[in-house]
Amino acid sequence: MSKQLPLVPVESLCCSPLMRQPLTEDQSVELARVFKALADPVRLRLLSLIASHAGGEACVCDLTDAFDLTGPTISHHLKVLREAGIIDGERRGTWVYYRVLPTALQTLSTVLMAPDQAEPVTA
Amino acid sequence: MSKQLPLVPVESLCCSPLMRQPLTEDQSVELARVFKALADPVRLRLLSLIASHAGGEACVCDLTDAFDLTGPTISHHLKVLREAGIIDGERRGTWVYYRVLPTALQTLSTVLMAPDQAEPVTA
DNA sequence: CATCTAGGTTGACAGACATCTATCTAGAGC
DNA sequence: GCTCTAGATAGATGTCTGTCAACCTAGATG
Repeated sequence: MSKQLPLVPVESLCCSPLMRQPLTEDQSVELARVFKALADPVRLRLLSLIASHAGGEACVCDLTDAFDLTGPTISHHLKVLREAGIIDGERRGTWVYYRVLPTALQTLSTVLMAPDQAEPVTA
Repeated sequence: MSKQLPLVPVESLCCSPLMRQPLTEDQSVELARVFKALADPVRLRLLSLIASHAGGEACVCDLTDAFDLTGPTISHHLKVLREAGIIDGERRGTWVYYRVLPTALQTLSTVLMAPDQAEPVTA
């Protein structure tokens, strides 16, 4: 599994959070991609269920009952999160377990910080 | 001006960032609303132009030239950001100046932090 | 092998959304 | 008042997206 697009490069944004310097077109497209993955209530709830689950991961079978949606819809949402680099999945026999990949969320958290909060990363 | 929807309530999320505890349906809808406002490259670039502009605010006339889009499209995007509580506008004569309202972005930044980074707010 | 469960993919469809044209509103200057 | 510029709104249109039904794939079991 683990078929996902490249993660948001932290290095290209570390010293220029969006509040300090205008984003380039490429940066904005890349950031918007991840924000878009988070811009749905179901996906946010899936993400929070996965992240807060015991052991830091959750089987799809643990997730589906919390929603009044069909399996294909849950699968679709998980795929969106996966391709945005936010979660990763691992098959264990019949079951598939998902966990959160912290990098993309961390990047977003950093770019959203006020300029005096964001810590410049010294190379 | 200043016609916007209620801001994201920080208090309801401060001690339960999305990675610590499953979001409620209401919380997820509210968060998704703000993420959706940020889920567009043009809006992200507008936001970063405003935030990084001298004096922490920018006139619409300072923004439009950076895009190959018509005025109504820029107005529409600014309206989306405004209604999400991310920016606020002020008319000064013929001109309209926009600035960033930090609260919504700060909330997003906090909920996206890893559990050990998020500082619990003591009431 | 056949059968089962878990989970993913495909395609249709209704609703949401970015964009533009046309128009309107707000303010300034004469 | 009229005219101008700046910026917002309304409506049409093409594109995108959440959802489901139908179907497929991955593994386990007998």
